[in-house]
Amino acid sequence: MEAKSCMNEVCGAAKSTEWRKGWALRSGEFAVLCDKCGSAFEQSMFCDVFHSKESGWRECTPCGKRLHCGCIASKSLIELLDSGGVSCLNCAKKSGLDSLACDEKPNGFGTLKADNAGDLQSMSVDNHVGGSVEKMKLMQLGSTSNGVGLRHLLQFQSDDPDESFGKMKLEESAKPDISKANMGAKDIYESLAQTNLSITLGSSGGNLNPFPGVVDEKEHNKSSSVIQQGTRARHLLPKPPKLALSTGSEANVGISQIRVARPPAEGRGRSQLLPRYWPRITDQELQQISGDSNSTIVPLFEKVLSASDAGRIGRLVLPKACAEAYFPPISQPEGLPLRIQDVKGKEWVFQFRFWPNNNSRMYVLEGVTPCIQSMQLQAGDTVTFSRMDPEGKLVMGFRKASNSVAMQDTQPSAIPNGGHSSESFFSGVFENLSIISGYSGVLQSLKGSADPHLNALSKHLNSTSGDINWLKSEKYEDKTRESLLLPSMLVPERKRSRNIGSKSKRLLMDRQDALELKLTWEEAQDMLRSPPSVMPSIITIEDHVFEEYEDPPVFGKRSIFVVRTNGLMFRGQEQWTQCDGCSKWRRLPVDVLLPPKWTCMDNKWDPTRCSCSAPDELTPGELENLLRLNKDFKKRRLATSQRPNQESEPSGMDALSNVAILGDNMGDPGTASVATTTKHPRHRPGCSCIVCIQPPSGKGKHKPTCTCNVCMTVKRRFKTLMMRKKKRQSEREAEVAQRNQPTWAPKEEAEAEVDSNSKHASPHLDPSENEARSANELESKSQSNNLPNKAAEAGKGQIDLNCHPDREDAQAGSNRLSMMKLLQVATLPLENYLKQNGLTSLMAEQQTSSTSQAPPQAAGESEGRVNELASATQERESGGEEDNSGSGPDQIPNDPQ
DNA sequence: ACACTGCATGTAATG
DNA sequence: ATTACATGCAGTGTC
Repeated sequence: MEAKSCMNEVCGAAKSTEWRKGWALRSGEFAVLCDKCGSAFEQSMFCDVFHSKESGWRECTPCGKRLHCGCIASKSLIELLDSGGVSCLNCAKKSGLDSLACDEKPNGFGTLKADNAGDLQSMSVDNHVGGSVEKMKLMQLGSTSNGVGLRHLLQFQSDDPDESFGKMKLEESAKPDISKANMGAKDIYESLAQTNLSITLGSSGGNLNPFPGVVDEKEHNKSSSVIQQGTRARHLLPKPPKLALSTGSEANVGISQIRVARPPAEGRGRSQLLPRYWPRITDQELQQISGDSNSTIVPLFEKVLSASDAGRIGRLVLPKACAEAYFPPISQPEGLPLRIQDVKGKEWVFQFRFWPNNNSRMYVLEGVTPCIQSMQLQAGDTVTFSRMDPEGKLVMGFRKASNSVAMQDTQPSAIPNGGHSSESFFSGVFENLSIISGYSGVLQSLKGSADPHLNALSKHLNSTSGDINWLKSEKYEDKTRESLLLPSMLVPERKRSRNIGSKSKRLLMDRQDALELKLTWEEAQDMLRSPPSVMPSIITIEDHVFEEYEDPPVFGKRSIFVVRTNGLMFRGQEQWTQCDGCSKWRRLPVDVLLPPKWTCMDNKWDPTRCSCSAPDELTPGELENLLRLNKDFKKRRLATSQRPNQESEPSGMDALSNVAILGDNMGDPGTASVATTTKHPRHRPGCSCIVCIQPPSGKGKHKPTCTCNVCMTVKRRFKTLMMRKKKRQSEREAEVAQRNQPTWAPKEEAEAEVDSNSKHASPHLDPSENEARSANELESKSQSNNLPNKAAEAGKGQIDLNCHPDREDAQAGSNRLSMMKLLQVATLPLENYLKQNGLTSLMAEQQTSSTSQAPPQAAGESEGRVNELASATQERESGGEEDNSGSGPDQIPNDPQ
């Protein structure tokens, strides 16, 4: 090791004697501390050599908190401390300059354990000091505290782009005591992550302006510069919580295609960047960005575009943590213009701003539409932000989502791909995949591992796609790989969903054609087979017999089912599958469960087609028809499986109107069941709530003569409601007449006890109280309107509200509704209406007539009158607060209309 | 009528 | 429970 002086010019200590402490950062990187001056150097920035037998953490002397040493020694040492939130002895002594050195949360980064921090064995890195990229050599990481660990070799030679820019070479340690077979997957993740650390590191020590792209730098104060500068190339990362590795598919490429979720450089934001936003850029892509220049590309973050992001509004919502970490600080909502270069070299100016939101901020890039369009991006695609050092220029890349969708939703058998079975389909994909040399060794070793986890990892590494298209204008060579479809089964669920934006369910494909690609849970269940060659142990639990397997189930071969009909005649189901050997389609009994591998040889049900030499049973036309039939079959099945839900959710009126509104759509439950309306995400086609049955806002209302399903349903409902009200009113009159008999007083008291709401009917009420109550009743109009609905609910949603009221009465009788309450409720709207319209005389007349056993309201009252009443009721509907006394089984429900 | 802007809200993720 | 964020939507401006 060549001697090197401490970069603290005041100190100038020679490395050979004074440098000894290596501090492990959470990322697995190391910093060294000059024993003489206490200055710490972060390896990725300035330190060239580390040699330490210690690792872990130190306490900040002033505050006593455990901190990693992230101090970066340079001429601007002190300022840099500001950003890192780290401190060391000497830095702390200078803390008059910046107390932030100890501002880090206690143990905020204290997640690194000695065992994975490892010991730094040897390093030799010529680096960026002075701003020029020279030669950076490997570092060996490993856990040597117990003599067992993983050492990977990283080579990073930026001066030889053809060879190894960002070349990541993972090698098995030369130490004989380290065996890959003994490595857990976790070790590999860590080692890969650690190895990855050094790829993107490298920053100019001279560029103090990290935001040259900021057009208006008024807000770009010095501290922010310092902060950014100090944090530019530091990778403080948690362990990747999930496997975030993937391989590229580039053949004949001498650089790494490993798509690793690169824990990004730490920004000034303290909050950790969610792995979701970790940039997953292959080294090749990095190289493409940097081009021939000596610039170092530091991936910052990436984001999957939401519909809003990719929409015409032109606003790209930025993850808060990312915005605060990597973009210039803004204090005003207006923000500032930001220059961002795309991978073609074109420069865009976006407005980087924020909206106050819930005591927080929501950061957006405005004006991205032209850029998004030029990249031909859409929801689900990914944009990636990087920084080009030493210029500090922000670079925006992108990755199309074609693979992601496929990865999530591919259902091989549903893809008419010319007769490939799922297996052959995938193998076809794999044929197109190649593993780059530097990585294949690892894969190979993983494949060869006896550890099933490693094999799984190996599979995963093989399967995960890598199709980032950092389309430097002339570099479209990856285009073809974009269309590769990869087996969804081998991709971690979390990762897959993230690929198209798990945050937004709306991004998930719901269109019918997309549904075809989905492997539903039920279908997946159908494909499960007991593990081969394993006999289950039979156990009985509570009279249920279970087969207990040691091994997890395996997925059987996929087949397709169709239902043949002859006109309206059901002819039966068929099962078809493809031979894994010859890809010919064979018809099978419907009850057959296929093993994962199936060939014509296994076709014991059709001796004439138990050989691959036997002709295909299907012509291309028939196959097409088969697939179409299968599609129909799936639709029906989906409808069947979802019908119970549809029936159980809404009850009574809602269910009724659902049926009415669905109308023709019932024939296509697949779409009806999944798509939400635009009015409210919770509402779905068929929802009959007041919101959903209205026409789209601003587009005009339905005409009175409209006979659409919605309008007809509403009319039916209203008619039924009013008829019922009339009926009940007449019953109420009869009841009141009975109460006017000699037993009047005691009965009334009894009622008052039972039903406080009925007080209003009492002639004893104080007028003022009555008035107040009337106001209350006005508000409780919803009670009356609720009647049909709740009655329906009481009937468990089985009441046909469109049936004749007479029939309903029989049902209502079984609903144990208080007759008085019904009467009261039925009366309310009319009273309210009369009162509201100043027709108190009529109201008095009505009351009089009620108490004097006058005939009830004419049953033949015109529809217009009824509608008038109803509309008056509706108009007052807003703000109705239901009287709690009406709750419970007897609660009077609310008609949505 | 349409586009734009800024805020509010609901939902999902996270702590 | 809190936070982040996707998106709806009302208010405003512009054609």
